Amino acid sequence: MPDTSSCQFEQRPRRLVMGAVGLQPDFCKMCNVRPSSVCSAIEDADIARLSEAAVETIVPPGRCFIEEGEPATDFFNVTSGTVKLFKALPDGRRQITGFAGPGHFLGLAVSDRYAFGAEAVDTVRLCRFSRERMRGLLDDFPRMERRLLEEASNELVAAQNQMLLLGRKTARERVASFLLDQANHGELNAAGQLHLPMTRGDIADYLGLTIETVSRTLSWMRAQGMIDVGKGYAITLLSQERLESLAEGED
Amino acid sequence: MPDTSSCQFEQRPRRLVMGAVGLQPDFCKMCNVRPSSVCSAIEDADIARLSEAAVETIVPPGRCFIEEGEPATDFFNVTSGTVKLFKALPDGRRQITGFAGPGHFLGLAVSDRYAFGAEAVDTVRLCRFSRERMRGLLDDFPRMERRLLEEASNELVAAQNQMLLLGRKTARERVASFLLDQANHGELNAAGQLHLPMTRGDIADYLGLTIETVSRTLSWMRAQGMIDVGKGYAITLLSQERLESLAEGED
DNA sequence: GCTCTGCATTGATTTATATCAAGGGGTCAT
DNA sequence: ATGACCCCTTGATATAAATCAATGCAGAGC
Repeated sequence: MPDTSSCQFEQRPRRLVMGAVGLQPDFCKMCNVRPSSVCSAIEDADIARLSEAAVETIVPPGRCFIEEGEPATDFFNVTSGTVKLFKALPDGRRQITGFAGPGHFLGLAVSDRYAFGAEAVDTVRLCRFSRERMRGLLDDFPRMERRLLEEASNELVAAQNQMLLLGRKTARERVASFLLDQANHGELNAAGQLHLPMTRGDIADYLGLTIETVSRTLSWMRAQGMIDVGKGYAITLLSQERLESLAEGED
Repeated sequence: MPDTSSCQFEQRPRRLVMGAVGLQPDFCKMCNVRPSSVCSAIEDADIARLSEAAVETIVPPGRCFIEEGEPATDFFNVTSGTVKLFKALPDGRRQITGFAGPGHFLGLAVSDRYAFGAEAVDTVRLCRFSRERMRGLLDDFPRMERRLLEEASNELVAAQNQMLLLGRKTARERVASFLLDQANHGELNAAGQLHLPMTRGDIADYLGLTIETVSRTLSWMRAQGMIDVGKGYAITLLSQERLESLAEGED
C-alpha cells in the first residue's frame, strides 16, 4: 500500500533506523510527497539532526492523537493515510476543519495549546517532533521555515474557500465542491473513481450538513447521472463538468 | 484619530519621507501595533532598505483595492482602519472571510493571483510593497519570515473558529461570538461600548446570514437585556457572561 | 449459524432562517 | 426644503435542510 515508487528520491534511498524506538522515519517520504523547497534545503549532513528529532508513529483508524485544548507538545508531519482535524462545541456539535493527507504538517499553532483536535480516518503514519526540537530545527534550517509559511498560506486559501462553502453554498453545491476537491487531491484512480476514506458522518461534519442531507444529495446526484455511488466508499464522477458548474452555483 | 501615543517606539521616532512619492511610511506603527519579533529584528541600518520598498497608501471607505483573481503584484500591511476580505460566487453571493485591522498583513498567498478580494470598510492606511521586493526583504530579514509564519498561524486558528461558527452555530450563537470577538480585539471603549465600523450587510456576509437575521438577532438580544443598540454602529455589551455562554451553545 | 452494532439510505414532518415586502430615519446633492 | 438613496428594522410567508423515524446491509464476535 505505501507506494515507494512515487518517491522522487528513490535513486538514493534514505531510510534511517531510530536507535531509541526502532522505527524508521522516512524523510524521503516526509519531504517529497509535495515537491517542495524543504527537500533541496536538507543536505545529507543534516539528516542526522533530523533523525534525532523525529519519531515515526503509527495511528490506528479512529484514534484521536491531538486533543483540542491540551498542551501543544508535539509537531507532526503526515507520511501516509488521512487525518481529520476538527473543533467541537460543548454540546457535541462538531466541525471538521480539514482533512490532512501525506505531506501535511500539523500543530503549527503559535499558542501553547492545540487549537483543534486530530483523529486518524484510516491507518495513519506520521513523523513526530517535539516542539522544542522543532524550534531548534527551524533556527538551523531557515528554508524549512519558508516551507512552513508556504504550507500555512496554502491552508489559509483552503480555509477561505471552505468559509465561502460553509457560509454561502447550498447543500448540493457543497457536496459537488467536496467531490471535486477530493478528486483534485490525487485520490482519483484511473477510471475517475474516487475512494473516500471518510464516512458520511465525517463528510457531513466537514460540509456543515447532516448525514441524511449528504446521503440524499449523493442520491440526487446519482439520479441526475452526475456520479455513480459504488459499494463502500467508492464514487465515480461521471460528469466533472456538471459538478463544476454546480459547485460554483452556475445554475 | 491616528493614536501615536500607543507607539511603543515613540522614544525614538522613525518617520521616513519617501522621496519618490512624498508619503511617509511609518514603520514604527507598521511594526508595533502588535508587539512582534519583527521590530527587534529590524535594525536602524535596515530601515533604508525598507523605506525604499514601501509606499504608504490611503484607501477611502468602500474602495476595493484587491480584486479576487487579479495578478498578485503587491503585499500590504494595514496601519490604520479596517479592511474586509471576501470571496464571492458568480451569482453575487459573498462571504467575508475576515476583517483585517492595524498590523495585519495582506496578500500572503503563494499563488501568483490573489485568492480573495479586499475592500476598505472605513478610511484605511496601509504600507504597500511589491511582492518582488518583499521576496528580497524576506531573504534579508529571516525574522520577518518567522513573524509572517506566526501571523499566518494565528489567522489559521481564527479561520478554524470561523468554520466552526459557519458550519455548526445558530444565528444567535454566531452574532454573540462576533460581538465578543470584536470586543476582544480592542474595539471596545471604556464603558464596554463597541464601535463596529462595518454595516449590518458586512456582518451578515461575515456570519453567513442575511441582513434581516442579523438585525432581528440584535433586536432579540436587546430584548433579552444582553446588549444595548445605540444609534449608528455603537453597541454596548450589558452581559458579557450571558453572551459567552450563548456563543458556545451552553443553553 | 445467530445477534449486535455501526453506517447508509429513504420517508415524513418540523423548524430555523431566507425571502418578500413595507416603512422609518439618516445623509447628500440639487 | 425636496427628493433620491442607503441602511436598518420589523412583519408575513416560503423553503432548504434538520429532525424524527424506519429499514437494510455488512462486518465482528459468539
